[in-house]
Amino acid sequence: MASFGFRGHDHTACVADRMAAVEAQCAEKKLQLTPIRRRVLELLLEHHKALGAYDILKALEAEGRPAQPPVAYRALDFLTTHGFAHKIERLNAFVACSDPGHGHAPTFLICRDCNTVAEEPGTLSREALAETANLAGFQIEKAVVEAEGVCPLCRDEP
Amino acid sequence: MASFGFRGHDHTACVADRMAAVEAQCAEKKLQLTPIRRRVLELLLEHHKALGAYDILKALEAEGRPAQPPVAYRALDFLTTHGFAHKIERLNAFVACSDPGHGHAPTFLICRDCNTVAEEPGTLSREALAETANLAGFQIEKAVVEAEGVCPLCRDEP
DNA sequence: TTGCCGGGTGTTACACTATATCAATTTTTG
DNA sequence: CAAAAATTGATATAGTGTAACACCCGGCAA
Repeated sequence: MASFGFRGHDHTACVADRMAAVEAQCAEKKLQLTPIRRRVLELLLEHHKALGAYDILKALEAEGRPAQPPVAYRALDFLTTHGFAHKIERLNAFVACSDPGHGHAPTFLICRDCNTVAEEPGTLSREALAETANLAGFQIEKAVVEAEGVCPLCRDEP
Repeated sequence: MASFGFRGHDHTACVADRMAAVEAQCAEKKLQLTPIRRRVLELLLEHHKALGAYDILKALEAEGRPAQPPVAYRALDFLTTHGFAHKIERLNAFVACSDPGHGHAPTFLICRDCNTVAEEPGTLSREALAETANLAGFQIEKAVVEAEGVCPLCRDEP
C-alpha cells in the first residue's frame, strides 16, 4: 500500500475523494475536466508521488492509449494552472495537489529515495516572506518551499 | 549598471570582493579553483542574474574559449556543491551565492521579467520547517524557497 | 626514476525534458 | 445554425543534462 504524507491510509478512498473534489470545482468554475485531463490526474493520485511527463506517457501507452508529449504537458498545464496539481521543479515532475482550492505557499517534503512528495501547508510564514520582499521592493506572485530529505519509510527500510 | 538585490551598487568592486572571498575559502579548504571554474563563477557574478549552462557556454565561446556542455556542468557542480553558487530550479539556471559559507535555507526572489535573482537569508523559519518535518517523520537535508514575482526595476519600467 | 593513482579536462554521443506549429475536431457561444 | 473558442492529434525540433572514454598533469610511493 502506498503512503500519503508518509502515513498509511485508505488509498482507494483517497483517490475517489480527491477526484470528487476536483470534479466539483471544475463544475463550479466551468472548467473542462476532459477524459485525458481526468486520467492524468488519476494517475498522479494513484501513484501518489512525483511523476514526470514521460512517466505519464508511458502509463498511458501501457493502458492502450498512446500519446505524444504535448498531450501530457497540456494536461499537466491545465492541472497546475487551476491548482489541481503542482510541479516539483527539483524533480521535473508533478504531483496531485493535496488540498485544491487553498493556500499559495505550499511546502513540499521530497524524499530523495522514493520521490514521494508530501505537501504541507504553511511552513512559510506569510509575514516573514512579505517582509523580506518589501525590504527589497519585490512583488511576490507565488512562492514554494522545496525541502529534500528522507521519508520515514525509506529511512527505516534502506 | 546592473542591480544587486534590486539596489544599485558598485558592481566591479562587488565582483572582486566575492571572488576574493571564494578564493580564500578554496585555499582554506584545499579546493581547486581552476581557471574554468573561476571563469564560470566570474561570469555568474558579472551578469548578476541567473544564467543557464548553455548561456555560460555561449559566453565562453564568445571570448574564444569554446567548450562542450559537460565543461559547464562540471564547473557548476563544483560551485554548487561547495556553496559558491545555487541552482534556481524554476529557471534551470544558476546564480552566484551572495554569501558563501553561511546558512542553508536561502530565499530566492526571482523576477519573471529579467531573471534577476536576489538571495535573501532566513525567510524560512527553521523552527516552523523542523516542526513540519517532525510531524511527518521526515528528515530534511536541505530546503529552499523560490518566490517568483516582479522586481522593482521591471515594475517601474515595463 | 618509474610507475601508479587521482582529479581535472576535452570530446563524442546520447538521454531526458519541454515547446512550437499546424491541422483536425469538439465544445461553447452568439 | 454559424462563428468563435477550446481541445486534441501529430510531427518536428528546441532546450537541458549526463554517460563514457581518452588524455593530461600533479603528487607520491616503491
